[in-house]
Amino acid sequence: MAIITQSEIAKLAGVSRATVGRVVNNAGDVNEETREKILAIMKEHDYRPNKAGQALVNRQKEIRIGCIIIKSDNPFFNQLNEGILEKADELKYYGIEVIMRSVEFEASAQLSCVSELLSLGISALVIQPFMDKSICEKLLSIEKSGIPVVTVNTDMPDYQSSFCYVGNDFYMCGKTAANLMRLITAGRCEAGVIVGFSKAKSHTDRVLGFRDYLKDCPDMHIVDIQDNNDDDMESYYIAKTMLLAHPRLNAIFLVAGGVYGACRAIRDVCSGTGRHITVISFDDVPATREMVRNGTIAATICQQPQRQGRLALSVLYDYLIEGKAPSSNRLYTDIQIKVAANIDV
Amino acid sequence: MAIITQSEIAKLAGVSRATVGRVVNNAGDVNEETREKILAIMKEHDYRPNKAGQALVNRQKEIRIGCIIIKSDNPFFNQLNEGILEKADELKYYGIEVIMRSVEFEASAQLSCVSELLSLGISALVIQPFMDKSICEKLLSIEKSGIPVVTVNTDMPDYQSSFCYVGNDFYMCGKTAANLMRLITAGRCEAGVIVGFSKAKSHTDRVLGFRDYLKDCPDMHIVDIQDNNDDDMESYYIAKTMLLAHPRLNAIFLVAGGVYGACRAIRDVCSGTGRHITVISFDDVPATREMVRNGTIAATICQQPQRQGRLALSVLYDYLIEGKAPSSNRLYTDIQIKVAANIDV
DNA sequence: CTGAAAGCGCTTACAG
DNA sequence: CTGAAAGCGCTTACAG
Repeated sequence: MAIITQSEIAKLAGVSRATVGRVVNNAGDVNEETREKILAIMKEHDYRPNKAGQALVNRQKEIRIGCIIIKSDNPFFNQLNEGILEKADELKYYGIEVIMRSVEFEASAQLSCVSELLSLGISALVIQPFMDKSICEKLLSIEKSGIPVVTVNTDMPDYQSSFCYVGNDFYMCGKTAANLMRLITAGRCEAGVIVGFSKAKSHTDRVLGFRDYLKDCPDMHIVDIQDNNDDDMESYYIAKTMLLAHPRLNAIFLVAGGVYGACRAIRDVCSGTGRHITVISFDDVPATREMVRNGTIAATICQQPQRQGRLALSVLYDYLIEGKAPSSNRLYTDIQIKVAANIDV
Repeated sequence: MAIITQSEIAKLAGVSRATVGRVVNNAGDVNEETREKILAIMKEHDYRPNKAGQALVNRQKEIRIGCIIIKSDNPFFNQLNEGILEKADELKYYGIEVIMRSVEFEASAQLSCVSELLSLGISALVIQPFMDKSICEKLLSIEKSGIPVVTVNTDMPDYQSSFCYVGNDFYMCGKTAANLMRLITAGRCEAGVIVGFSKAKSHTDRVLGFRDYLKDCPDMHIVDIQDNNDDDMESYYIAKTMLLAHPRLNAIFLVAGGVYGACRAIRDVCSGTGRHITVISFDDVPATREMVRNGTIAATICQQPQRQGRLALSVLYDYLIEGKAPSSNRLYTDIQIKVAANIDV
C-alpha cells in the first residue's frame, strides 16, 4: 500500500490541508461530517504522520524536559547518564532542551530539585525516585497537573504508578540470579546475600525474586543477609565476617554496589584454602568486569543503563510531540547475563 | 552550545544557503576560499545536519534496497524477517523502498536473485550469504560498481569483507557456550556437538570458538561431532546415537537448528535412568523456549535477530542518505544468555 | 467552521 | 562559481 500524506487526503476529501491537519491533531473545531469523512479516508489508507515533517515543525516550539539522576561515585550511574545525554543531544535538533540535575539519593534533595525544575517550566520529568512517601506524593501531584513523569532505573512502590517506568524488572532479575546460582552449584548452596540499600526498589525487588525462587529449591538456603550501603569498605567487612562466621557458605549474591570490596574479602579469606565461592553480581562497572574476567564472579546480570536513559527520553518525545502514549507503562530493558566469555563483546 | 543551521552559517559567511549546502554535501564546485571559510564556521559551531530536514527532502528521490534472506521452515528466520520489515515500514516514510526476497540457502538461487534485484535498480543489497566462492565474487563485484552490500546474520569467509556485516560474533558465541558449559558442569564434561550445516559461517565459527575454549579446560572433551542440516528428524537420530554410543557423555552442544529433535532424543534415552545431560543451545524459537522453561536446556544463547534486521537497513540509510559510513564494518549484536528465569521477560 | 500562508532545515535543478 | 526558488510533510496563527 502506498503512503498517503495530509495533502493527498485533503484532495480526496475536497478540503484544505489545514482542515486535515486539524483532524489529525484533534485541534480546533471541524464540522462533524467532514471530520468523519477525513477519518474514514485516513483509516482506509492507513495514514500515519511523517515523523520528519512533525520533527521539523516542532523546532518552532521550545520544550524542556527535566532529569534528576542520582549523584554517586558508583560509575554505574555514569552509564545511565551517558544514555540520557546521547538522546538529549539528538533531541536538541528537534527543538527539545533537556535539563540535567545530579542529586543526592535522599528525599529532601530530590524534592527541592523537582521544585526548581518546575519553576524552569519543564513539560516532563525523568527521575530515579527515592522510595519515600513524600516523593511519591510530589510526583503524583505534578502528574495530575499534566506533567508526565518517567521513573527510570528504579521505580516508585508497587501501589503507585508513574506515567511510565523504564528499567529492569528487578524481581525477575533476582530470580535469574537464583536460577544461575542453582545451575552452577547443582542446586546445593548456602548463600550469603549482600544488599545495597533498602530505599531503592531496584535492590529490594532483586532480593524478593531471589528468595521466591529458592522456595522451590530444597537444598539452597540464605544463611545471612546484610546491607552494605553500596560502599566497598562496608562490603569488605560484611563479606569477610559472613565467610568466617559460616564455614559452609559457598555462594554470595551481590545485590548492588560494593562488588569490589566483597570480592577482595573472598580472596583474603579463601585464597589458598581450596574453598570455592560462587558469586553472582549485578551490572558491569569496570571493577566488576575485571572480577568476571578473572573468574572471581561467575556471572553478572546487566540492565542496559544507557538504553534506559535513551528510552526514558524517547518515550517522552513520542508522547509530547507525536501524542503517542507508551505501549505499556512498564517498559522493561533486557536482563543480560554476562560471563567471562561475553563480557567484552 | 546552541545548534546552528545552514542558513545561520550562510549569514555568518556572507553567502547564500545554497553555497553552504554545496559545501556540506560536497556537491558542485565552490570557490576554495569560501569553502574553507564555511568549513571553519561549521567546525567552530560543531554543525551537524538536521536529520528531519534531510529526511524530508529525501522523499523526492526514489531509492530501492534489495534484501535476500533464507527461505526455511526454521522460525528463527521469521524473527530476522520481522526486524527487516519493521525498519522497512519506517523507511517508507523517508522515500526508501525495500524489496524483500526469500530464497533457498544455496549458491545458484542466491546468484539469480541478486541479478534480478540489480535489474530492478537497487542502490544497496542486504543478504545472508551462502558461503561459497561464486557468491563472494558476485558480491565483491557489485560493491566495486558502487552498490554497498550488508551481510546480515551470517558473513562471507574471513578473508573477504563486505561493506558491513551485521550480526553476532559467532566465534565468541562458541566460547560463551563453552564458558557456560564449564560453569554448569564444574569443568568436567564429555560433550557431544551437533552442528547445523557447514556452509554457514555462523555455524562453523561457533564450533571453532567452542573448541578453542576447551583447550584450556583439561577435563572437558568433545567426544563426537555431527551435522544435522538443521533438521529435527536427523537431529533426533544423531543425538540418540551419540547418547547410546557414549555412555559417559554428559553434555550436548546444539550449534544451530534441530533443537527439538535432539531434546526429544535426550528424553527418550535418559528419562528415568538418572542420567543428566547439560544442554546448551542457540536462539529462542518457540520449541527452544519451551525446552528452556522445562529445564531440558540449561541455557540458550540468543543473537537479537530482529535487531539485526533493523540495523542492516539503518546502516544503509545512514550511508545512502546521510553519507555516513558505519562506525565499523563489523557491527556485532549482543550475545544474550537466556535461562528459564529470563527467557520470557 | 475553513482556507491561505508561513516556516521548520534541507537539497538540488535552474538561471545567470 | 553563486544565488533565488521550489518543495519534501507538517503545524498553527491569522483572517474571514
